[in-house]
Amino acid sequence: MNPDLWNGLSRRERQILELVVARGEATAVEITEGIADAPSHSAVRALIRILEQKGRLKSRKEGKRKVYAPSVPVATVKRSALCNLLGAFFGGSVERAVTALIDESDTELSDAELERLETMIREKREKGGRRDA
Amino acid sequence: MNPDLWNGLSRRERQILELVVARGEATAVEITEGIADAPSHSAVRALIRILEQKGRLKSRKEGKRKVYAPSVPVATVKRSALCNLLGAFFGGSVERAVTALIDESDTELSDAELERLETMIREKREKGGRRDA
DNA sequence: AGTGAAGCGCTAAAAAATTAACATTTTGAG
DNA sequence: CTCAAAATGTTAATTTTTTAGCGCTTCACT
Repeated sequence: MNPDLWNGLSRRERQILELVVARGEATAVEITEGIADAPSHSAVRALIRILEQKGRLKSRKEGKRKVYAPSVPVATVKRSALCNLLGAFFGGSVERAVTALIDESDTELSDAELERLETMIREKREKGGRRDA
Repeated sequence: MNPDLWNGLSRRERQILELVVARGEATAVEITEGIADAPSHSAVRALIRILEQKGRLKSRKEGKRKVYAPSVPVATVKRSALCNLLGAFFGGSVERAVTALIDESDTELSDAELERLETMIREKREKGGRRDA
């Protein structure tokens, strides 16, 4: 039901797609410069082309160069990645994952953030979650 | 500061470590059987050995066979994986990630779960988060 | 149009990952 | 003790990934 949109990619492929997803869109040069331990520019372009062939990136021409963007909706990719992690590490439990995120995160959350989260959850609950345990 | 405990692995390596992390520990046979599209048993064992060499799996002998377990604390691996995802998809924001998890998850959360989360966050907040935005 | 810079796609070689076959060790039963 | 079964370790070949080099196209400027 959930085709693996993330683990099906090779290391470099993921690295590149990750960057494009994070930025929303990017040119080949931006991608090369954005990757920490990037190989040659032409290697990066080769990967980009592979991702296009796999239907994971689309491109539009803008003047001389091409701008690449995820061809699968970002929200879908995110959900897929989250679900994978959930299955792998948290027994599929959203609760446990959220707990881990908030509790053991590197960066402490600010009061304001915690408050917004609290509100968000309360509203969600009042609007009606599942009734069963 | 956060050595990449997850993306540094190849596809199969991840697949195997994932399973071991999920179960806590597993024998070679269990791993082979647990992987959906598994290759030959001997291929799996080769991967296991690589993971041992990389210091990602440790083993103890139990009777005739060996039982493998993650050699890096599971909590650490989880945090590393979460941080990667955070950086890639949520601009490093825990808040956004939590929101996505709760909001757009495949499985609706139960009332009880939402309540527990709410309480957890409130306590965290009262104990004192950051003061700055 | 001519020219140079910047960009792209293609291809083939190099490196890494994946695989299966084979050899070795360990265990337990008779 | 000896043997067979089950498990592990090793190695070499195959496949996939990663890489750089090369030639063609496009654009901007004169």
